[in-house]
Amino acid sequence: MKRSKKKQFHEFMSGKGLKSTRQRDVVLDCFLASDRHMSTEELYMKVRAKNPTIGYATVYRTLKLFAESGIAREIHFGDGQTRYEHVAEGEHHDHLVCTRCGSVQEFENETIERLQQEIADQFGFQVETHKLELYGICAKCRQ
Amino acid sequence: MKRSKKKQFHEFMSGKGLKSTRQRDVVLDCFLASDRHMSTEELYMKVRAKNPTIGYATVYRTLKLFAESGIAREIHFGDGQTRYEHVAEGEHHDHLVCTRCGSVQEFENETIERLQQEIADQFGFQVETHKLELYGICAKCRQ
DNA sequence: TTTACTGCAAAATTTTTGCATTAAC
DNA sequence: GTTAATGCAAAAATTTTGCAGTAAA
Repeated sequence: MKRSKKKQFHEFMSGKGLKSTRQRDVVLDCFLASDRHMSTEELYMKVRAKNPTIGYATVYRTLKLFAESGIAREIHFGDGQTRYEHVAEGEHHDHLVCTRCGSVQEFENETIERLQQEIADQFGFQVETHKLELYGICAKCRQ
Repeated sequence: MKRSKKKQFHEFMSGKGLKSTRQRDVVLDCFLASDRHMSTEELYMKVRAKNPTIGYATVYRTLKLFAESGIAREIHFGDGQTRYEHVAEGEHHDHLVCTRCGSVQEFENETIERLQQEIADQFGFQVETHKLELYGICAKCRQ
């Protein structure tokens, strides 16, 4: 699982004639070891803990590469922080975002995915990705 | 339609002991006259066209009031621009966002709404709002 | 006349960029 | 050896804030 994303990223890099570096490996390890929805700042903190000489710019640039390579996707939960989430090929999940404690629960639903496709077809629209987020109060916060 | 949002906003303002000002009315008029998904900058430009002395800070502050009063909602399409869309009470719509030309088509689907509710119930989650966006290529861009 | 609002400029955030140096290939 | 990547600091870009003056209520 982790191995394959690492491989996917390295293949993307060499395919593009880009270089694998110590810094990028540290960022990749931190990203893969992380919770699925980490803000750029949180990731930067983890990276610094492993190697304090790595700069913010490198983290930003590396995350963009992750997105290009397909192992990550940028997401916004509306709190002003850009986050990146893991992408597993062929899989898509949506989110229940608690507006009280900030926790994020993922879910998948085939029927919704199919309905989305139908709607898009009605409009002659070709879907590339989608985003479905439900905001509210999670079970824990409701007691 | 427009009258009622104006009324809704003014009632919210007086209810909170806040003041109606010339500037806020200009921003409100520009917002109501606008396309449904206007970025803060686009709105600021329209406001300036009507009254060049109005500052950016006033537009930002006024948009936040619109959101609080319930006539507008902040949305992010992932292009780094904060946008505000009109909110009609009781109604919710989702979006087909063209990643090529940037156009946004709205849609509504009862079945999806119901499924979302069911999923939330399964998790003991109490939904307040939701966001569903399909990204891809619109009919026009596909020819 | 009291209280909130405005406009400006400064500050705070978040992200990007230029460039000399360093490290992969 | 070439070419790309790094780290820093500066620059952009976006949003917020402090404050003295102004305008609603």
